[in-house]
Amino acid sequence: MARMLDDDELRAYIALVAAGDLMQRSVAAQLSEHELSTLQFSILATLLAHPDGLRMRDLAERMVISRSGLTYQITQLEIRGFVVRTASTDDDRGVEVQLAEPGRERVRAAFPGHLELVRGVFLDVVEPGQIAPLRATLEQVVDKLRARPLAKRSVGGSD
Amino acid sequence: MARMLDDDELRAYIALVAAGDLMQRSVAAQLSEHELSTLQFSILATLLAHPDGLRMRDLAERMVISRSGLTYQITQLEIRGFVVRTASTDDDRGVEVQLAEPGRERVRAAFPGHLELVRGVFLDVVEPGQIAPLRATLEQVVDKLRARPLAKRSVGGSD
DNA sequence: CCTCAGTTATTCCAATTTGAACGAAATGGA
DNA sequence: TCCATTTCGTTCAAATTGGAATAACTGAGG
Repeated sequence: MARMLDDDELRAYIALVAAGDLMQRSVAAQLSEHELSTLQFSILATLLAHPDGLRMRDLAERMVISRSGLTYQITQLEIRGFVVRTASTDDDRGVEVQLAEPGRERVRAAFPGHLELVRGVFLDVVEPGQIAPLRATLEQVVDKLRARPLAKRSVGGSD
Repeated sequence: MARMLDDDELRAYIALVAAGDLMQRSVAAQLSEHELSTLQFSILATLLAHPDGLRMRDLAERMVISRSGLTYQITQLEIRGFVVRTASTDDDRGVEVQLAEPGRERVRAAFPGHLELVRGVFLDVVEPGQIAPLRATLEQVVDKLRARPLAKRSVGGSD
């Protein structure tokens, strides 16, 4: 089990992790000009697409972060007036989060530069014809990773 | 400036970030079985390839983390007996880090599972013939990102 | 030898993030 | 209805991370 990786394989793996990491950092640097972290930008952008608001639970799931982590971020965003918390109408435990006007303005202000960066470092680098196959490949990897219970090995665990 | 992204482009970008992030998390989960973070694993693996040890400064640069962050991690690893700090011979300010035997054993124990995971979620998912072009594309993106001064835009800065 | 700028590693502090624990509320079965 | 189980959002403690400040050291010139 676990044959050694050949050079292409190893480099492909390293490049994938590095590309994701560097992309993340570049985006973070760009968004910092608007005083937003990548997570905050994702939250605001998601809320922008959901004018009716989202439950904390659903938002945490979409962002793939813990609920406590979301509580922290929403608190920060609320302090800055970017979002508003509202009690759920049907479920008294629930909390709905909505984008407030300042938050809408902020995310709109950040979007153009964000797109420009993504285009400059990624889309314009890849041959136009390569985008679709690349996307397909990456999505396969994502699906595969999502299917995994995060590398938990209940079977045959040689723990 | 900043035309809108079409569907393939947007999905490719999202998939890249998601793939990198999920890969990172999966690797983290797998390595946690050996009580190592991905950063710690990278540090130990790097030291494994440098039997003579490395300067703190050089190691921080390779890991692409701050020096204070490296100080913290090396302290943790030293407490656990995985690495050893030694004063530089030529520069009294310098500190060399070397892999200790327990660290060597630990990283060796973690490697097979690591390779297996990478193979399972990434390399075996991608068509064999797609590996090389994928690697090439990703490396182009990495190069492009590395060349950037982290998205600093001195021009037009309305700060 | 002394001074001054530059470098190195560390310490300190603020910001994030997660998991566990918690209180409140919903849900299902007897 | 009553009680056990789940779910929801928050609070708390612990770990990690980067940036600023700091102490020690190097090298070049006086």
